[in-house]
Amino acid sequence: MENEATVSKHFIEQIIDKDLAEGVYDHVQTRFPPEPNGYLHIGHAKSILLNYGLSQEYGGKFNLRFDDTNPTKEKSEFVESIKEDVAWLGANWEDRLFFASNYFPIMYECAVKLIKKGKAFVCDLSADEIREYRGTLTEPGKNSPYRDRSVEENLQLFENMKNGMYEDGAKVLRAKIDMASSNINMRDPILYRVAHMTHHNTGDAWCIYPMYDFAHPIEDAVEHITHSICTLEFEDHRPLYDWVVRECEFPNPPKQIEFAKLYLRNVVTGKRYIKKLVEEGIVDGWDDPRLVSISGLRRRGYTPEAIKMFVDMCGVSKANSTADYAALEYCIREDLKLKRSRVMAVLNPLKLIIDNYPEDQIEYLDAPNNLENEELGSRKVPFGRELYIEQEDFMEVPPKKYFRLFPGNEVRLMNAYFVTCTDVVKDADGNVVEVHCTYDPETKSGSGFNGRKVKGTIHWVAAKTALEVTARLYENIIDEEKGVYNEDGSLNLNPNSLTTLTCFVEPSLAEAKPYESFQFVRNGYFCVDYKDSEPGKPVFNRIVSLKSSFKI
RNA sequence: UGGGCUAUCGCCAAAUGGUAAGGCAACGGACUCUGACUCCGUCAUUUUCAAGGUUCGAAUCCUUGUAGCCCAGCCA
Repeated sequence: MENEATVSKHFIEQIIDKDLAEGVYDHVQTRFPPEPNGYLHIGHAKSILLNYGLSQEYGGKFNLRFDDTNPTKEKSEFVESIKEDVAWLGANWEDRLFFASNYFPIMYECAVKLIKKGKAFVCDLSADEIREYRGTLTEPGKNSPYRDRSVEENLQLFENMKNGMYEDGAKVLRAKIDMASSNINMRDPILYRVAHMTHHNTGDAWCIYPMYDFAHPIEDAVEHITHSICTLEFEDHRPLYDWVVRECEFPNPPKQIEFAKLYLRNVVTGKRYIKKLVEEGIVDGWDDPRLVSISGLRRRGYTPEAIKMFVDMCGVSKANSTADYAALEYCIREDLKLKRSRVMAVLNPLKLIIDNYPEDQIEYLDAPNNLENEELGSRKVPFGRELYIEQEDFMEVPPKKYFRLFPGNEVRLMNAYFVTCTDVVKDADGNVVEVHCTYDPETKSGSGFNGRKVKGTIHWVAAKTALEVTARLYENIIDEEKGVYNEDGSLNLNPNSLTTLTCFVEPSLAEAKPYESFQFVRNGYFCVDYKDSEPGKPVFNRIVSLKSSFKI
């Protein structure tokens, strides 16, 4: 699909090319550095696949590193889910699974080094005072009264901090840069804070924890990361990133490159909103198929290949942008098209009776699994006198250009025979409850019959042998008309985001296993749910519907 | 109105001074044992946020504006 000649390189690749050409680096090493404080979603997939993809493209290495420098927000249960999602997406970190918390000793040494160089000091100001001293966006800050402590005193105080001699918040270690900088991140940023708290990885070994701005460049440097790729909101932090690696005197320091996050139209990615949906039971956990969490997409039936295709399609740039959900849907259809068997499933059944077909006869007809991919072979589908067809495939009074079944019209039953509608049976309210037909044995599929043609082909399931299953049709959980949020800031939920149907499928689907997916002819792609399915009774989630150009 | 970043089709996005790629969406049409798929066609020239300027030539350079996003956590 990728045509090397026409696909141009994005700006990050150009930077890497230049660095390699100029000998700035002799290798490429990237990393995905999540904080284990929640679940990954489609936006993270872009970062994961971008970082991993770049490492592969340049014959380099890719690290998975948990940026766990703040024990107040992190849990080891998130570590496991993140590892699972990253692995599922195909980003292979091999033996390079790291934790920032394992670098705490190195970071401590770096801090000591800065103190000795007179580049860092212990500050006794309270959080509120620090905020006041920092100034505002338009006014410069002013120096902390503790800024000029001696190196010896700072060394002693910092050691005391480490040894637990101070309460949380009593003291911090700060970089000594410039309180008048127009970049607020450079106004003597905090490097270390005191937090008496048990860390998921280091337990109670530490009571001081490094801040992101200090920790991250060190993490990258010790892992010999070359290109530290992050999102746009960190652009203002880059001068500080560079300051840290320079003042800590790391040879061949990494460089930070920023790109725009991936947003999807009418989709909720905000953690606090998703958390609320989960807590209020509006969705079935973080892996609800309506969410664009990696686990939700996986449960819905999305494939890593489709997500990769989508991310590639969106491109990499620095312009804030919002992709259409339709592009994601295109990718999953495109990926599944040749991979999945096409089976017949009737979502909204209507009984069809073939009056001239033998009463108790069941015959097994050949049905190719995928006409465009012979490797998928074929299966036998039972056929009988009584069938279920889709309600929308019959109309008593058809509109113009309706090619399906209506009184007097002949259509093909897919993989079976031509049938002609002869009669209908209605209930007391006038609803059609049975359609009667006659069939022509000459027209059997595969017989080579071409005596006459029909315009329509409809799918069906033999009533006697049909398997009754649950199918869930998912729509976007956000009302697309009104946008993501209401005026009061609450989410704008779509009341029809989930439809549960009892429907009929070919009996062979009783064998379907969790995560196995199929194309239900004309109804879309469906995947067996891993949570709610029981042996022999699969529950299907609709991954995506098929496009249709016919509107009744 | 301090600093940083961004602006090319409805949505993404290329073009690196040489005459506006591509994909999604949309719309026509052909084909079809899925109204799917596939295929073929249309879809930025008083054109690249605006207005000026430089140049034989500008989305690209200069000037002045405009709009949007990010930054004042002891979060990441």
